[in-house]
Amino acid sequence: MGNDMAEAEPTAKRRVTIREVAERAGVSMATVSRVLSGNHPVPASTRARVLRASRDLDYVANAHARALVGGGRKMVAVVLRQVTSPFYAQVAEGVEAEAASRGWLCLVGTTGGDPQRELEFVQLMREEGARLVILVGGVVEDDAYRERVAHYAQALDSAGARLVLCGRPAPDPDIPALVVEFDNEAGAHAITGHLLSAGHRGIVFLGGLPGNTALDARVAGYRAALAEHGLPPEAAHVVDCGLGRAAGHRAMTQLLKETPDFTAVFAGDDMVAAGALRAIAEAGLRVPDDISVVGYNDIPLAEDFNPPLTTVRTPAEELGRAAVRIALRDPEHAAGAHHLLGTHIVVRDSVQPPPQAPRDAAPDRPH
Amino acid sequence: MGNDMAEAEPTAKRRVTIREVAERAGVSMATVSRVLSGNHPVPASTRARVLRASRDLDYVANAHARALVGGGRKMVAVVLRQVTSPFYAQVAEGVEAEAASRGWLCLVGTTGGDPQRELEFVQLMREEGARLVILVGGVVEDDAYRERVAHYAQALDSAGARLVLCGRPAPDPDIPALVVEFDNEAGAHAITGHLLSAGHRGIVFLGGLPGNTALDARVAGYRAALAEHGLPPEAAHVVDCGLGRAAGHRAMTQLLKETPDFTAVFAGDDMVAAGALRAIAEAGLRVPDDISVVGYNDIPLAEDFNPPLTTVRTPAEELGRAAVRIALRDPEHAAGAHHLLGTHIVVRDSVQPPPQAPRDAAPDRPH
DNA sequence: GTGAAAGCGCTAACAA
DNA sequence: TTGTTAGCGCTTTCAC
Repeated sequence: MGNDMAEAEPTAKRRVTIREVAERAGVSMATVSRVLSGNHPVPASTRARVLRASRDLDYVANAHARALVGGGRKMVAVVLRQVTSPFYAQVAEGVEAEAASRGWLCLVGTTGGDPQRELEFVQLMREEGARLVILVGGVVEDDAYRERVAHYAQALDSAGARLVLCGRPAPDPDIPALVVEFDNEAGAHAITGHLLSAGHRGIVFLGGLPGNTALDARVAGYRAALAEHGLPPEAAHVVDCGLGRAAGHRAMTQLLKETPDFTAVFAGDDMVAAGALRAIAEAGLRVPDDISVVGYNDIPLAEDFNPPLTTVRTPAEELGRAAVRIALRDPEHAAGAHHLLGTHIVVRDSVQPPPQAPRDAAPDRPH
Repeated sequence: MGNDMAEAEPTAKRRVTIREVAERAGVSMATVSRVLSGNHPVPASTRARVLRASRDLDYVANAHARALVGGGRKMVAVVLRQVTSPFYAQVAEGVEAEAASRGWLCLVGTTGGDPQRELEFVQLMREEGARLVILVGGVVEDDAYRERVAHYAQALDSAGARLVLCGRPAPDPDIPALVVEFDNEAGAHAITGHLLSAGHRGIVFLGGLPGNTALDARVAGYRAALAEHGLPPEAAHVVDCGLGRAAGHRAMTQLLKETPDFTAVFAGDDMVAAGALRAIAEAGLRVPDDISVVGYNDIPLAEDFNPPLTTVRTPAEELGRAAVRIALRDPEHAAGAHHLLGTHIVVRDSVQPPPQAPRDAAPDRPH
């Protein structure tokens, strides 16, 4: 059916352009552009011919040429440490969903936690003309960070783009960046309270990462809750092992060997909790009978841990959605704004009152 | 230091162009282009001045303009159902890593399993000039699918781009597409054999998805293993509940109520296994004492299930890396090629010989 | 070594 | 209603 294209010389790896469509339809390029954009009145008959030609040739517009003259495609970029982290993946999904629902293209980049790659990616997004750049995840807030972010913000802003900091602080309230994050301190406070209410007094925080804003806030919430229950500052025991399943496993193994005087663990996030749970099981101890464990984030599989994990639910997808929604809703007003999203505890089976008798420091592992 | 920029008129939301850099450096645009591209000899003194100006102005090239005249940025696009699936996320991470290591930009798009969105995304990638498009994940192979993919392949190819099918079949070996996938049948065969060797004879496959190529292959491997052990075809019991944790939970709950005559479950993937494990626990039964369970994919958290899951390891990240490596390695030769990646069993604690006495159909749930 | 000029594919005035 | 024209920001001959 009408594929006289076969006669045409082999278009050796060249995209078909608007000019070819115009020729085939017997109209000018401008007319083709008009029917394709659909923002200009064109009689149905011409319109049909153009559409027909475009379809026959399987024409797709060159987005770059279009971007050059028009404003460019509406594009949002999310930058994460890694997509394989369940929490980050959910945030990305939220951004993607909200962006897609508005007809925006979403690009996700990963840095592996390397500031250099982050910088390169932001640079890339500037080149590509992203209108919205969302940086996700806690960071250590040092001078280098502050300088970097100030630069991003200024550069993006002067190009008419917007910067959103998701779960990380703005170095300065005057900077043209929007921050959206969870109330880490409140969440940590609440879950620590949950442990305290169950009767625990020896609670260790596993997964500190000094300088990291998200973790520092959780530690602060933890300390505050301890203090409120009348415990002395020394009651706080923070293990700075960082995040990740492996770190949690390693630190917990060590802790069990060296420090017998605790009955509960507050893991910095659910992945740390997973590692801790595993280490406890390997040591022949049971959760929650011997030790109670709580996590943070409520990743989708937290319910499948052994035992199902009591944790703090941080609606990650909503965080992503909120980031783009707020940034797009009120562009001018958004700059410099700070939005705190709430969290709540999800009670499952990993917490119980502490056992009566203290356990041995390093019990024999059943074989 | 040297920020006489402050004197310049406010560049009201306009990106700085190469012309401004040229003016500031007192050279022509061509010269700026040359030093920035670095592919043309330029005296060190001029070079320094240009670099200086470029830095002062915080210039970044307009990628669209560049793409228009040059070949455009090397960009690979991965298309997945969703990033929050641990398996897909790992594949994406592999693609991203391999692409980044070669200086390619990686864009990930999600479809939610909707062919329409898939089509739109591929179209978008054509517009953006992606040089490599990777479609990931099994599909139901119907006529619509075959037609769609044939179209993608032809369109991409005629624009000089490449199409990779990851874990899904090429509708026709002559099509200019590369397929890279795991040997699902072999993996399923092996793990079914593992269950059979443990003494199980009543093994149900949970998570069939008729028409889906990946699942069909696993079912085929399952049936083949059964047959090899001398079991009649009726011994196969496939529950077509589809994938996902929720589906697995629902189907398993139902199965426990209605069908008491099985001792092991082969879940279509680890998420289904998670749901099944949960359902079994809710029914007051124990794994592996009462029922053995195996999964598929070995997602990172499979080890943290209750009990740790015996499953088939499909190196997802390697799948992603292989896809780009193969596609980029031997462009001409790659078209039409079919690469099968191997898998292996990971033995953990969810399999044990079947119990002696048959269990009740629907034991009382402990409350 | 460096500048002038052409043109990538497209859209948006401006004419007709 | 439709065509002609002038760029968008950049790279790349081709002269000088």
